[in-house]
Amino acid sequence: MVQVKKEAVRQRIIETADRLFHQKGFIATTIGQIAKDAQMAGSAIYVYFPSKLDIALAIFEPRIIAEMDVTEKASMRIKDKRARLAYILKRLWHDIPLQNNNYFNNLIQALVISSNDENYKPTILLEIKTRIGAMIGTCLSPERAAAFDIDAFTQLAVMAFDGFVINGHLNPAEVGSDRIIDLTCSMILGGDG
Amino acid sequence: MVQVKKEAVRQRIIETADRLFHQKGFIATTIGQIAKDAQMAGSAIYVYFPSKLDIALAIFEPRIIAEMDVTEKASMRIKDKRARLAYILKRLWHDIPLQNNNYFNNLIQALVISSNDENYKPTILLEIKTRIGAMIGTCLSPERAAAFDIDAFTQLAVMAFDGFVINGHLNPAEVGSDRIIDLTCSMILGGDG
DNA sequence: ATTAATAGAGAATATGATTCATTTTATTGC
DNA sequence: GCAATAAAATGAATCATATTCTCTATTAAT
Repeated sequence: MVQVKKEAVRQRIIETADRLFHQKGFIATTIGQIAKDAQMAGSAIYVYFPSKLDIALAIFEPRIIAEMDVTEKASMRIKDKRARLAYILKRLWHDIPLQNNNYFNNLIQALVISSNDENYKPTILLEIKTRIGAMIGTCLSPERAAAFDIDAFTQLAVMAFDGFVINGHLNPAEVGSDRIIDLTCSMILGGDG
Repeated sequence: MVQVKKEAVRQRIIETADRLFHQKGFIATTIGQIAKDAQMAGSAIYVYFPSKLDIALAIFEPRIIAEMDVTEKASMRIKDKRARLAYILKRLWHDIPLQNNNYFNNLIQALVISSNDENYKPTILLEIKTRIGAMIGTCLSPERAAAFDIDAFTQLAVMAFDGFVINGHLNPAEVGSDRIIDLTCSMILGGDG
């Protein structure tokens, strides 16, 4: 005996916010604008999402998981291990950070701004780390894998990912450059750098 | 024949803002609070600084340079090259990011928030990169230095620095852990990882 | 002492996220 | 079909806050 939330409305909010975040960034996008473009009152947004941050998370979390899926699938088709490793690192340090007008910077914006008051613990980075670690593992020979601290390297790789995402708009040429990828592959695989 | 800005007032603003940023973070600190604690009107702050971001920059830029100075001086006293490299990386990836309650996260907050509209090009990261690169260079043998792409690695190291600063409050135990430092030293110096 | 430029104050202004009171709508039991 | 009702949706507040505006007080040079 009640009215019910409509998935279509939720989708409209998400799609509109996504487009606006993409165009102007998370901070510059206002709830009012999202509402206007989605043809509803600003207050109605709050029926579907408790805060602007939550809209961003609803958009970016699945998207980053999808990027991991793509990366994983494509990497598995590359037989040469060094080439595979290079591909994975290029995805993480170059393609994804520069993708779509520095898209994921919006997620960082959202997290940094909200990190003050909110008690949100991002599970995203953990998820990324786990998956990247597994992918890198497939690129090492068993002997190398035994000697190499994959976890530690992965932690470093994910931190660098954050850095590249943040700096994506400043210095695109240096974001995950081929020199960095080459160097890192050599370091990981133990060939001389 | 005019009244003149007082350096003492400027200092009071900076010191007050610094304390508040330290306690509550850049975002949570308001101009009103800074003004109140510094015993002046909020509008008077704008006689000395054009924006809140500029206050943050006035505080953090010299401070991060000072950290570089300290790191450089101390590292030069370490004769063993691997130990020196480990020290430098630990400073960059652990000590500085975790320092003073994740102090430099305020700078990242300020930059991320302002990066939208402002046209400020952070020269800080460039400066850090240059200096860290030089320091790392002193840790390599001439042969290694010739074969190793120090610039590329330094770029990566600074990106990871950003990541560690951002994530400093989430997972302090993993910020620049000894495992990461050890691993990286081995990778750079060419010992097996 | 006078003057003129500027520091500094307090009151606006502007903007934007979030909340509140009210109305509308969709669902369910009759 | 029709009432009852709970929740969606609305538009008008509210609450912060950075920044600007207008006016007054100060102060350094003449």
